[in-house]
Amino acid sequence: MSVVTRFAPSPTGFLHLGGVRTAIFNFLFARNNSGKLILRIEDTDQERSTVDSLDEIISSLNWLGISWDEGPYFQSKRLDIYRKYAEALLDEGLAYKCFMTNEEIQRLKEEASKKNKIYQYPKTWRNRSDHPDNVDFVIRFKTPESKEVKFSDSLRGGISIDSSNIDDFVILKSDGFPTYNFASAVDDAEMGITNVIRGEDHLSNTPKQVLIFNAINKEIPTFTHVSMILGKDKAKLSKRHGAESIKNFKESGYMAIGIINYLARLGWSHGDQEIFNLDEMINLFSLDNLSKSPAIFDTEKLGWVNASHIKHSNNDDLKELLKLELYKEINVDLAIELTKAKSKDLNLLKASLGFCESEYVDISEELKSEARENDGIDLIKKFSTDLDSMNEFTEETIKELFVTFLEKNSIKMKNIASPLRIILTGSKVSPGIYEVIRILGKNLTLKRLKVFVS
RNA sequence: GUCCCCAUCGUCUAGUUUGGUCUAGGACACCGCCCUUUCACGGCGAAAACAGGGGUUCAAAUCCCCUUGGGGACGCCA
Repeated sequence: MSVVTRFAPSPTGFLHLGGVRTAIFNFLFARNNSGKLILRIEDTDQERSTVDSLDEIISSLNWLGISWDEGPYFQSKRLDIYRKYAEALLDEGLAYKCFMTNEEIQRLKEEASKKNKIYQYPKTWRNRSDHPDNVDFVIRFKTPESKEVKFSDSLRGGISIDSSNIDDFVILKSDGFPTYNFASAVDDAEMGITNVIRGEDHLSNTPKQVLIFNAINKEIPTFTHVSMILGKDKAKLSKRHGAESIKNFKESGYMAIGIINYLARLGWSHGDQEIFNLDEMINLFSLDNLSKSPAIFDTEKLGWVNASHIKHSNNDDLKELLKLELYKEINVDLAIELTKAKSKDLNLLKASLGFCESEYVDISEELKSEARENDGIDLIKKFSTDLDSMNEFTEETIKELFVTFLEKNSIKMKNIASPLRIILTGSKVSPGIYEVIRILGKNLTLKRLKVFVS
């Protein structure tokens, strides 16, 4: 049987790290097995679902390069399907209508919390037939009183729970929308999902869904509950707790592949390998190499992974990503080549090439006077003359130029490098001075020196 | 409170399925040294873990049990 997985976000907020990682695992597993990935939007909460969230989720997935083969399907557009299943359960006596009002439930909840207990539906309407007319109702599942609910998880093995711990949970709300547990199970069955890969926080929902699968006579998919991503304080990463929109990571200069690599590696491993490109991940991915225990998100390591990907990216791709617009005389390819290895993120890479944006750079008065110290002007003049007389302009010859210049004038490297750096880049921090000169080229370098001296 | 899951360096992890090659390997971070024209990169090195207790066994990080610790879930949210 060929593999069908799904990513099923609810559009009630931005896409964050946890969601992305679930998407990645589903994506990698589907691709590894030449199966398909379905995107399903679980928008059954009419109050909280928003179009903005949906847009952001879709654009984040696109940016990350996580592609799907079917969908997006919207649960809000499949209401007949859920209703049909719910009515069938009603007919078979496996579900029942409950007329308890919200106020009543609210009261019970308060009562429970006063006693330091958790509210449980008292099964008031489980066996009643004195149904009122014209009153809102929900449909609840008639959970078997005492039965072992068993299912297996590819990571955790067989899991079994006594149904007495499960409420008569709502499957269809009074607005005609299904609840999560019902819609999810029905859709997984209807869509022929073979593998449900999701966060461990859903582990406790699974028995309910298994009950539904059984009740509607459908085959149970293979479950894989992936460990949680926790924040620095070891608490679950959530929207109000350290979880940022994936969009923020993009804006902070992270590459999509960097994020994917880091997140995939958080909970999945392949021996000692740390850096993977997308094809490698697809080829090597296996559910067997997932970790069972929760992982703490570490920005430092994400940064390192990201930097590593920048370093190994080809220059054309980076040029595209950075939308670099350098001064016309500058060789963009060379500029990127000489700077990408030392940049932790794309924003820093771009910033390090700030001195290449126009013909000249602005230099503060303070730095100007610093450049003039210790016979700076004099040295720069001499240096310009030597530079001007160069025939070949290569990595080697530039180095030679410096070596000879230092000897001839009996000075240290910093005596000339420091003023040069200031004059050529307008800053005390820059790429190596050889690199700066190579990037600017002979002409532009001479021009900047000349203007400064005069 | 009830139920479920988990447990190797500070962090991510390899090793656990098929006990022995593990005086536990790699990576990030930290610290030290080297390279060096700034910031970085890079190179080398150090420090750092099998939660505790019982079993089983000739032998346990690996199998079993208990304790402890951590996480998750208990909605007309998903």
